[in-house]
Amino acid sequence: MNADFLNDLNESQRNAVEYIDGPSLVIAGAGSGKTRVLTYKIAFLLEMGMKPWNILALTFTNKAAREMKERIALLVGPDRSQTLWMGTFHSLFNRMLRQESSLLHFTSNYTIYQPGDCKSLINGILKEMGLDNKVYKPGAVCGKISEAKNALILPDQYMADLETYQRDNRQKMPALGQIYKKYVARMHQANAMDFDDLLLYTYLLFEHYPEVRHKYASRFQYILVDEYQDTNYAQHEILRLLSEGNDHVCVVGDDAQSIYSFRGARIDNILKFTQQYQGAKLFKLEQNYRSTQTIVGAANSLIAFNKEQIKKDVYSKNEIGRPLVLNIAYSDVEEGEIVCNRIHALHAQKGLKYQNMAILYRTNAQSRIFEEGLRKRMIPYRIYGGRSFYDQKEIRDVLAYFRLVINPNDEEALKRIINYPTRGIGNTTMEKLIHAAVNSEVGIWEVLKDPLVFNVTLSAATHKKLESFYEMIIGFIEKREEEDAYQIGSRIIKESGIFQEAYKSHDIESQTMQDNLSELLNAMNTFVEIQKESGEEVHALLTDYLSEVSLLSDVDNQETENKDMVTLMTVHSAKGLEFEAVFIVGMEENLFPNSMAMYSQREMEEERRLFYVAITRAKNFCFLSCSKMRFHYGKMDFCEPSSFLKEIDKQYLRLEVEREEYRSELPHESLFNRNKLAVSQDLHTRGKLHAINSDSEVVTEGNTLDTVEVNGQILKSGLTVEHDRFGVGEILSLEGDPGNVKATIKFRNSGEKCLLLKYAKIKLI
DNA sequence: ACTAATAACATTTTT
DNA sequence: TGTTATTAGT
Repeated sequence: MNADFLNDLNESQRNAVEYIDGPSLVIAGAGSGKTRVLTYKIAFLLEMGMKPWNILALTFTNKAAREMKERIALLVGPDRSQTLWMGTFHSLFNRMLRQESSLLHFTSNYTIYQPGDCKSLINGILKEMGLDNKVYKPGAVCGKISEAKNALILPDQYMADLETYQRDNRQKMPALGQIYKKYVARMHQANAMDFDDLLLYTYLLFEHYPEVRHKYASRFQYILVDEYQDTNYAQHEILRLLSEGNDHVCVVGDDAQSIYSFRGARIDNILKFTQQYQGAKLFKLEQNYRSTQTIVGAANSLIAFNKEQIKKDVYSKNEIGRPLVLNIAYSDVEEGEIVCNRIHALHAQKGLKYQNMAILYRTNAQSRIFEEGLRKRMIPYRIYGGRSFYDQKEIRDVLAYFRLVINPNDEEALKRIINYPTRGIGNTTMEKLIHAAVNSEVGIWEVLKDPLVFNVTLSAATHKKLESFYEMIIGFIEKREEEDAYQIGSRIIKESGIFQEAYKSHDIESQTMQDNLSELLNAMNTFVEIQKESGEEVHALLTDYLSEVSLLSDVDNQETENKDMVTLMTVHSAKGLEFEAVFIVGMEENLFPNSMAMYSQREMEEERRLFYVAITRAKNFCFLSCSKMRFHYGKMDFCEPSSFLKEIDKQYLRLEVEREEYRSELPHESLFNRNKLAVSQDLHTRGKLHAINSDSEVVTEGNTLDTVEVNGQILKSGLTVEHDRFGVGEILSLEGDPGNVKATIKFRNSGEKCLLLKYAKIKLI
């Protein structure tokens, strides 16, 4: 055996790696080398003679799996690492379900419904049942169903439960059980599964078919689970069914980083692991190798406010490092300016690469302002989440064609495209078809095949249109096993008329549509190429492509090339990542912590853990910021600093005042006395802006200028100007270098502001 | 059946 | 603010 690599580990890591005789729980503090333990443990198992296909390793994202495989390959070679069963619960059990689908009365080419499809299906069911979709909000209904599925509660059981019924009744939604039941039936008829079904049906398969369970339980002799704190009840039960009897299970996680309870994650899974797995060994990794002592200290002081947690003492032996810095901006736009300026400064003055910096926010909607700020400065950035490529209209339309071709029972796909591009099949016709389908308890596709059989009354013209649509799809279906994904993909785009639709006009809209279409085809082409390279003479079929695409997450989608770009993402998607410098923005009450969490202790603790995750992403620099006001649905809202800020031990936090005039303008009293937010230095004893910030701030020398020319306008002190947001005001002074001029302007209604003329839209009047 | 115009509504986080 | 659902007009 060659396991010299174990010498790379510290003692507690090594202990966790070497224990393979029974169940174990590894509590891994932030930055303590969790991934290292997992990869080394798998390598160790392989060196001990275990076969790669006997190991099941479950990760939180596909990207995490990919990276872990690469690291294992370095330890034991690519051959063995390649054949490991490693991936997310969803993707691995999806693979398995496609093999075993007939037992569950699905075919192997079932569609995976996206949340949008689920909502639309719910909408249809509501209409059918004559329920008001203002009372039964489709999103909320989906949430309830998802919750039930994650707790492994089936419709009949749901309806039989009195407590559940009473709760639903109180929420004015007594029919939820009925809707759930119908939903399951319709999903089945459509040969479709949603995300939760991938877990639920896996559980049911193992529960009802002992021989299937045994097959997989004996194949997987050792099971490892990463990010165990974010698993839900269904995942917990799947794990139990697969490991019962041998208990060779190792789960790794950190209860302080549990941030997915809204998705059904049960923190109890990790808190009670040692009770559920008798004789389980507990290992704790407490040394943080990632961050400075200050960052670890700040994070510890924050998380101490949470009640329920496993006791641990995370520490760092790295440098003490610099304090966290808090900036308070006047507006959301200014917060963007401050952050982007500092990113620029860190890059220009400290030589920090853009790829080592990240802006983390609570909600996707916050990204736009930072995007604009970075664009103006020509700073390259990459944004994750929000509306991704696959969420765009034309892409979803094309994917709907693909889905229908793979699975003609996919009704959401059918409804989406039967009249796109427009071919004269309108609402009335669709209503008729749906009505006939529901009445005869068959799918719409069946009705479409021969409407007359189902007594649908149609004009001859409409009949003709339906027929030619049907024939077109049949034509594609005939080719789907014959051509590879790229070939049939381009065929569908052309023959369906989508291509024509995109090229019929020359405005910007159709330009982006054209770009998106060719990008999609490109992606399909590379998919086919990669499949070909991996050896098999098997075609990369459209069905393979679809299956892959439906389970991709935004983080998975990231290009592997290391481009030098600033990362923008939600705190949630930053889990597991690390950066030299992290900017945590929007630190305001009702935003972070989010207003939805305000009235529940449990959710507040989750928000706090989320903030903990955000802070611990930083290796060296952590910048916090908030704004006094912010645009919200087109209205300006006033904000207060987050209550979490005052939970950070004051010795680790420094308040930085961006602009001199804020000294008088900011309600320091209310901020720092009434809220008892600690400030490490006395604001009033500090010098001018550039003196305070000289170590990490853009240093703007205060050369006073008399006149400046900007965009052909000659500006000087005393002149009156107009600004988009702030209104009319008088220039008080101008300073800076030509081309980078700051103007102090006293606005009539918005007070005194200091603006960079390079960016501010100012009109002389 | 399609288009344009207006009203309503929404943002928490994601496999 | 930006998107989506509904409505009225062609």
